[in-house]
Amino acid sequence: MEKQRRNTKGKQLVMEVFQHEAGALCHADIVQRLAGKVDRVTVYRILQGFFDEGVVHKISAENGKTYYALCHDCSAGQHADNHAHFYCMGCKTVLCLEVTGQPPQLPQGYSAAEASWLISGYCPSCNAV
Amino acid sequence: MEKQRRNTKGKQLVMEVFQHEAGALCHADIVQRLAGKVDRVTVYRILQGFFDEGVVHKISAENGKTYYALCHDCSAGQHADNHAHFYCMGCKTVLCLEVTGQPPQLPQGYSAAEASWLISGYCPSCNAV
DNA sequence: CTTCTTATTGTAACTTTGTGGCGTTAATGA
DNA sequence: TCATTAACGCCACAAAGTTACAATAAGAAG
Repeated sequence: MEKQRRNTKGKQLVMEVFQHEAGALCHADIVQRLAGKVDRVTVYRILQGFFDEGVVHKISAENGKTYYALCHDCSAGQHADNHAHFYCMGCKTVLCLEVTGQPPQLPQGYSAAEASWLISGYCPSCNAV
Repeated sequence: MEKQRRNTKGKQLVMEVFQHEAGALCHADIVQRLAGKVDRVTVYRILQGFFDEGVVHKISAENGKTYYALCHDCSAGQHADNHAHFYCMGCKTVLCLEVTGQPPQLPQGYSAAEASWLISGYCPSCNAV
């Protein structure tokens, strides 16, 4: 049977951080923004929980860090495929772009659970420099 | 001016490992395969060097590890875009697939250095179980 | 072949990222 | 209000990756 979920202070705080931010955030970003209000380990668990519930995307960026971003066009448990994650090599930020595009056909025997573009480059502010 | 590159024993050994392997490898894979012949830190530096030269791709997989794979259809400094990285959630291996597909159009002001699909799912052997 | 320069290596110490165990706290349903 | 147990904080630990520095060895020059 399903394990029940509780709406705790920690989850609310982490969710607020996401809602006040346009782009994706990594674990360290969130911990810093919460300024000691929620334990480091708890934040890991909350993020994993959000991911399991399908509330956030998980993005492994080029810098080896894992970023998280709120899902907007995804139904629970099923992430949308027409999705691109942009990593700015200048300011090391990640953001989600809604794009159209069919994921490629996989060879025989392969099955896909999730597919997304990963694009790295420079964002407008870093390009301007 | 350009910093010169030297062709060392370590680089040769790491390159041989890549050439004997079909898929992508992470740092730990390589160190293990070299069985103490090259130091852990040196392997990090060699991989970073290969990446800077455009000899290998860098792939951040879902498990938080960074994988490396030889570039085949990429010219120096310019990676090919028609590329997909497949991560098997079963055996935790990564491989490159040659696929066709236009990367999405980016919003105004953004510039892309590299674009690739990141697909996670199950490979034929893990699907068969 | 010897010498010089400096890119590269190995070693150690350290930072960052992420996980597991455990006793305590508090969110929910009765 | 009380009982259940999901979730929390804290600790220790594992793995990934970086930095500093002295020693080594490519490659170029003589």
